[in-house]
Amino acid sequence: MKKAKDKNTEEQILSAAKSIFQSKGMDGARMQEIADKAGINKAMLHYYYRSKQLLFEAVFKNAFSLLAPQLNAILNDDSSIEEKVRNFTSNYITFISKHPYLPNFIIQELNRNPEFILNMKDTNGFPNIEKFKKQVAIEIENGLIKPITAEQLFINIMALNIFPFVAKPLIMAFTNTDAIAYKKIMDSRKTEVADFIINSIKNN
Amino acid sequence: MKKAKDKNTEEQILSAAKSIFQSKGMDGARMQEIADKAGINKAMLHYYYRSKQLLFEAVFKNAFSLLAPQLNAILNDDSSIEEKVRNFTSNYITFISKHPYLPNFIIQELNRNPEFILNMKDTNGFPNIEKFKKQVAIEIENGLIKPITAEQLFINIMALNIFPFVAKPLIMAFTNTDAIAYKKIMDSRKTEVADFIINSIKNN
DNA sequence: ACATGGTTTAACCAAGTGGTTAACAAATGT
DNA sequence: ACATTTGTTAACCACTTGGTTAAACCATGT
Repeated sequence: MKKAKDKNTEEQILSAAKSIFQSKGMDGARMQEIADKAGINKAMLHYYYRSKQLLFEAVFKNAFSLLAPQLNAILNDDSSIEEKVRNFTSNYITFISKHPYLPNFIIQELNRNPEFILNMKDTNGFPNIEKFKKQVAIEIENGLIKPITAEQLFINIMALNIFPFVAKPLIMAFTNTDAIAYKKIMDSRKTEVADFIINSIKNN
Repeated sequence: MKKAKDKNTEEQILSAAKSIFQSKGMDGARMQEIADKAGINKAMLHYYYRSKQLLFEAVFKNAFSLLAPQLNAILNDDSSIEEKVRNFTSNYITFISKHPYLPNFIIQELNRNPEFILNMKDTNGFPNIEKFKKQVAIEIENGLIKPITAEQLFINIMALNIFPFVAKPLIMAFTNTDAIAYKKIMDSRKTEVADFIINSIKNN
């Protein structure tokens, strides 16, 4: 069972690397720690991934490939804006509870190295706003929603959904909430955020 | 002029440390790089600040002390919620343009070490939501705004204002905007974000 | 049985890392 | 004038870092 074993090790490495890189970042992560977590020799990391940088890139791309479909649900789905806002808000908050480090990891590493996203831009499935722009224009023309640019609306949707997870420690301190109370607040947001957005843009 | 010279060196160190720590984070920053930027010997860093950790804490507290008053403008000012939202949104975006690394730095380091904010919580001027909670309750009771918890409203205000700077590289990629176009979008937000929030919560 | 190929390991390495030291320079107090 | 304190430097140190190497291991094909 050469191939089975081999595949297993490679996956074990990636899984350990994910865990370490996503919680400590590129600079804070140590190859030795990843090896320990994977239960293998440090040399194996280099055998399978050549360098810290390449291992990191594998982890980053993997993380990004989880986030991208979520955003495409807003940008490329065919339902109405209202439906998309409601679905996304509900789904995203559930999604992130399973991957709590993900948004922070992506944002942090992209700020450390903004050019890095260019590598990813031509992979297919990369979120792009063009289709959403047309939809917003049409719904405004039809009087369904108030005038707003697609960019601003998209930023607002992202901000309201993602930020509470990214800034969790900060918000917890300001609002005097513990982990349990915070979880409840996030749960409420599954519907409240959608209402907040739709309240603001919908014509009545 | 011992004191003058001495003060000058200390400030030079702090200024260099700010620049390095805020762009590279605790883990990515190198003491040698900070010394070089300050134009002094590496040993001086330890002479004035003992350790990397303490120098970092000085930088962090300094950064936090810049951000806190901004948030207190929302939480503790006496004007109406609508006025506060309009003022904050306009002021904050201007403020952050002068300190672009600041929100990211604080958020990133707080996620790396969430207990760290506890040190800061009992310094006076630390943003606290209690007064704001009362104000929200009153304005709801008076029929000025629709029902919403103070926590949710506060999170929404922070999210809409801060997130676009934190996630800048990500948003730029998705919306196909360059630095100049992005700056323009941020400028529009000075009023648009306030309208967006008020539209959503105001009774009419 | 044996050669072959990929897999795994322990030991190693050069280049940094934060931090210290001891000597020197400059200012201050007396 | 001289001793003392404070500021500054170059050289150094122990330790960690990512990465390499050469030898061993082990499943397979012949």
